[in-house]
Amino acid sequence: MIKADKPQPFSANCPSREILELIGGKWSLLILCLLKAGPQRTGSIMRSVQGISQKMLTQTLRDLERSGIVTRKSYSEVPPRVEYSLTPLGETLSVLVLPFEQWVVDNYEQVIVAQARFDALHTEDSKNQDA
Amino acid sequence: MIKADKPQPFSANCPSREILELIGGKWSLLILCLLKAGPQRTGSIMRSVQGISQKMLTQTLRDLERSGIVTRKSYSEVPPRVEYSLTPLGETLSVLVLPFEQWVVDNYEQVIVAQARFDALHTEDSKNQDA
DNA sequence: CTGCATCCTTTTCGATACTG
DNA sequence: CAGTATCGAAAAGGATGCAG
Repeated sequence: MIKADKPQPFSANCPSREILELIGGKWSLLILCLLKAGPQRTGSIMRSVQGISQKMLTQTLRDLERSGIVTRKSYSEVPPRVEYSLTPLGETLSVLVLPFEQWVVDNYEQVIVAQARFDALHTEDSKNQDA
Repeated sequence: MIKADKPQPFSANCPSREILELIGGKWSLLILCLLKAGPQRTGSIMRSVQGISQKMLTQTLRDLERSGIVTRKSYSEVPPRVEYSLTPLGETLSVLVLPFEQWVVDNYEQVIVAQARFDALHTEDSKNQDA
């Protein structure tokens, strides 16, 4: 019989992995933040989230919709109008982002300094003048 | 003169983008959580975080170290021993993860249900039996 | 306007081999 | 044990064209 490793909260099948991928996407959190302000049309989101392509926008929104985070409301009009908004579940998730946003505001500079310092230490130029 | 779009908090040069990439990585948050428990050796982390490769582990740790989130302590021994731990800055970040972890615990099932429901609606098999 | 499919480039990641 | 370098596979992402 196989002696399994002790099960741990970081196992490959841990649910957090999937959620992590869901909100860990490059754009998910950004869109989530944006939708906190209220329903938005596709084009509006695209203009707001600079640098996102239409493909990624649709893909990310679909993913969020699939997971019950956002709702897609399509109006049968011409020209077509589609509005995305947070579901109640999405709202509970979006509020968690607030402290994180604040953390970025509070500590961004510190991170930049740390990065610059690290880069300097690991640059060849600096190893001749350590005194 | 060019009429620029109104500046928004989602601009491409927003600092949150970098931080998002930093902690949005597939493994960053996992390692962050793990280190909350205290300093860990490289091999130990690798065994805990199932599925991570040595390359990704080193890479992620380096990134976190560079940004001042974790500390790398190397003991000059044979065989080599390296321990990683959270910096004070890293600790402030790691506590933000707690509500998120709780959210996953509380809402994971709901997400799964939503996904299953979405998939069912978008599967060809189900469009013949909508009644 | 919105969204999907296709092609193609860039990036990411894992496996392997090797150094200290 | 810890870390780096290299290679090739795989995935992500952007651009374009087309459909509803």
